[in-house]
Amino acid sequence: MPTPERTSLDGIVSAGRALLESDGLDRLTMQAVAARVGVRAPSLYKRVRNRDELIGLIAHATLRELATRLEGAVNEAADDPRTELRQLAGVARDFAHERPAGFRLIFGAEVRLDEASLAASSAPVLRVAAALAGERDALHAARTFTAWLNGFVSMELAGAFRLGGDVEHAFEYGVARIADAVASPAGG
Amino acid sequence: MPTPERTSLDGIVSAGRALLESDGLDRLTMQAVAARVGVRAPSLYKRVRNRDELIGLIAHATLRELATRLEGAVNEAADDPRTELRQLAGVARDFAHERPAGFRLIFGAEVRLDEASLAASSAPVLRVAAALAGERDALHAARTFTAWLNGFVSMELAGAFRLGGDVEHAFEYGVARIADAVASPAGG
DNA sequence: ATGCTACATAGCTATCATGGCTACGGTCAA
DNA sequence: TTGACCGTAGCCATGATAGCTATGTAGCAT
Repeated sequence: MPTPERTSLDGIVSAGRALLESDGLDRLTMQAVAARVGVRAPSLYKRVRNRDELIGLIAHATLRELATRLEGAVNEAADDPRTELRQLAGVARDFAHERPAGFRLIFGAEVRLDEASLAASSAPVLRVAAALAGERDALHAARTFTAWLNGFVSMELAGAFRLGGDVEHAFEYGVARIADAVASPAGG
Repeated sequence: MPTPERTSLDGIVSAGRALLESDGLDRLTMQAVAARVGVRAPSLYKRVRNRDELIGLIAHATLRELATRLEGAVNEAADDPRTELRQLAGVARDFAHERPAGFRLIFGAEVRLDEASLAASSAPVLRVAAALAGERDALHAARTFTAWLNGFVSMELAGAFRLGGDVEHAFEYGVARIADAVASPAGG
């Protein structure tokens, strides 16, 4: 091997994720990432095709982490589907508060996520939805829940809840009502 | 009055909105807007502080148009709150399909919308929510509905519904379930 | 009333700074 | 010697500013 490497793809993506949260997407410049990694900007292009690809990798890594946490949430919860749904919602919301920029990146439209990661992150939701609404309506129920959750958190992050009222309470209200709405007598 | 004006703030914002939809936010450059208006880029700075302010004005104008359409939807519908809710959802979704980039701009986090426009666009939803859920839960109900709607449409625009199933049907299912979930025996 | 001057403002050219990206050469371990 | 790694130099696009030119109106002098 010639001259030892001073960085790695993982290091670059990690630096990018940190920078995304601390400075925002538009400050996520190749120079800033390179500086954080201890290298000059052009050197990044040995590992990453361009800025868009780097952003895609960051989104991908973030989505995988979310998927892992969602799996964990379902495993921790009791077997009651309503409780599991609440857990899923809470974990996703906590994640969004912890990494708001990353969350926006995932659910925004600027990045096209690959099918596999999408399926992986949907799996736990689909399972709970099936338990709650029955197999037949599982996909619709999962979509209704995911849409609500995503919308709620997006609006919260965007500061769109400025008409008063308690946001925590609105969240609890929302989960409970969605669970009720989606539950079938047969399922949950 | 000195040299006749070749443009106006309205003209600039309109050109910006058109460009946003046809070319996307990142192609919305000051030069592109100026060219469309028939002027050079620096001249725009006589009317607009900078690109961010222009984007804010575009978001604002788009939100006002959405608010107007939502009002219209409620007026057209019968007096049944469920029907009104369905109308609101449909109008918003149609709007999002017609102006996807504008819709993302509104519900994304890159622009801070002013309180007044926010309230104006929320008003019809709040009214229907009150009719459906009762005054006490109106705000919570409106937030649950808005969150679901926003999330559903955002995901649709982002192409996140790739796990099969009929999206139209999922939408109908969603509105119906949200209406059920939010309706109180007293209210709707 | 007519003609000239002063001024206010729209828009332009020129220019700078920043950031993405490429080409190419130096350096260092094997 | 060789080959991968990384840096310097540099190109291009874009946001933004400075200062100039052009234009037309208001107002004054005749």
